Amino acid sequence: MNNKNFYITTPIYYPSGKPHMGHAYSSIIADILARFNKIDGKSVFFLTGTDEHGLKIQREAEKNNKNPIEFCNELSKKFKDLTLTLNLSNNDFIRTTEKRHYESVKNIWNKLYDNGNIYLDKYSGWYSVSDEAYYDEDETETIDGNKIAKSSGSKVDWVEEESYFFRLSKWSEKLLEHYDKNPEFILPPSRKKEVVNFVKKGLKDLSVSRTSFTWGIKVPQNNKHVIYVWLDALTNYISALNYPNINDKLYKEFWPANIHIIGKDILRFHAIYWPAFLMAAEIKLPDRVYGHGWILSDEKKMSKSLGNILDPIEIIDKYGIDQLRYYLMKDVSLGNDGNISLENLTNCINNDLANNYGNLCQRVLTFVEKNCDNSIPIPSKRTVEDEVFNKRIIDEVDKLRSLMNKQDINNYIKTVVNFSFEANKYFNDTEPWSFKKTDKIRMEQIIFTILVQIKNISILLNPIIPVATKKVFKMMNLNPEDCKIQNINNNDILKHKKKLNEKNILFKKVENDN
RNA sequence: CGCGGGGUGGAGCAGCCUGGUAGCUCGCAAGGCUCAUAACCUUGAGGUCGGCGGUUCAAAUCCGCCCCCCGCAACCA
Repeated sequence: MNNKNFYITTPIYYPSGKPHMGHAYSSIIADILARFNKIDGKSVFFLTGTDEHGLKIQREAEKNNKNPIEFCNELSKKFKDLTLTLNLSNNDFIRTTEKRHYESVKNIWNKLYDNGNIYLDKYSGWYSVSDEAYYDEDETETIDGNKIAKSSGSKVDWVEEESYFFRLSKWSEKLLEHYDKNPEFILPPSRKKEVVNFVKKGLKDLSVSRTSFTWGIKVPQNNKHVIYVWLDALTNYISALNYPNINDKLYKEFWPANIHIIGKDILRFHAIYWPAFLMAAEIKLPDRVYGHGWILSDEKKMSKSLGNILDPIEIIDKYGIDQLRYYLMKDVSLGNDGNISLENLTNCINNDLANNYGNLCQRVLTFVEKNCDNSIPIPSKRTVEDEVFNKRIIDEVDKLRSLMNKQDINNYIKTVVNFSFEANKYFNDTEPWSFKKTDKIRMEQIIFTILVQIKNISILLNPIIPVATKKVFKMMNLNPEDCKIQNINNNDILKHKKKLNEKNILFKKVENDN
């Protein structure tokens, strides 16, 4: 692992239902960071995948009269299809039902077992069959002589189950030390506070096996048990790099990961269990875990009963993938929960994409077509105004890079969109149309200057809206390979006198028909 | 006193760590331009920054108390 390489992951998704907006959101964030690092010259490995074991899936499979793996093939495919729908640039798609993952998990299990971090004991508690969940004593109450769970009201029974445990408790201090020494291991800071306070209260050992179902990876020492969720699921992040073969090229180049993108709901597992497992297995820890907020609809979690579901696939069908990507990144503050609505989506598409960036491209390229022989003009003499205008972006590249390295996608977009405003203003103020007859040389200089700006804005927007920016490069007859951060300060990629390709409206406006 | 987040013009948010004329996008009003997707540019109206109190020359920003909303509270992706 060196700073030329960049490894980023999405959560490993549990495909018990169809993919929803939360999955799309996590994946889009990760994709944008992956794409940015790619155009910034890094070698990027971007992983996503599905976590396919467990009781829920076993039951569903039985209900559908399928064997679990057949059933998983179908479920997993929906998530794999989503990577295409979302236009993800992932290098791999891992499934926890794959052989490579089995080997990886068994290896890490054995390591933990052999070095005394896993032991056999009994797991006990108040179990609700209908909730499929254990409850603590204080989460239950007795009504009319029946013991019930407070939260659901369902009947609970005292159940004891043999289980293997991971000695999580003994890692508390080490974890706190790690958080302390690596202040950006958990981001955003508010999430870190939550985790630190939680760990400070002391950790209980973690049950890492089950005997109540069979759909999983068998415990090597005892085939009555299957390895339970987290030790199985989280390990995917190294399985995909061909762990346990630590001399493998992928593993050597990309572990430890630069960042795991996850939702705040699974923060604890990624910020506590995962580093503890890794420390216990003497594997290096990832650099960062970023727990983003939730996407809400009408201030609430989306649910069928509330009827406020915004389905990513439907939205993409109707509005387009770049539109959804841009909207989610622009309108939702990454670390916090964010409300989304169709109304805001259409506003965002119409204003930022259609009227601003889209129309900028349209007005300039049309101008080139009509007044510059449809080819990129030769610049002559730049005025101070031209110079200052172009330089603004060049001067901000370092700042933009550091925003992306902090996962501050909101401010990144804000800054870039501002360049688009400035470009429209420049075009207005310099009035190239007024030179059509009087000073063609000045006119061509203005057009060249703004083409440079469109090129640069498009490079910067490429990670967010890859389809549209690729179109712009095509329309300008630029080599798509040149869509790189380093070319922001390189105008040689704009070949003079080169004819533009056919152009189309980039973003159509949407009627607000809600 | 369990942990954490939030309460800022009509809407959605930033600013709070590192106090000093309250910022952005949308919406609204007026003007300009005409190259462009009735797009673009400029200007303006609109806020006692949840409440009370404290520190300070100065507080949205620091401290204390209170009110309201939302997550988490361990095996649930």
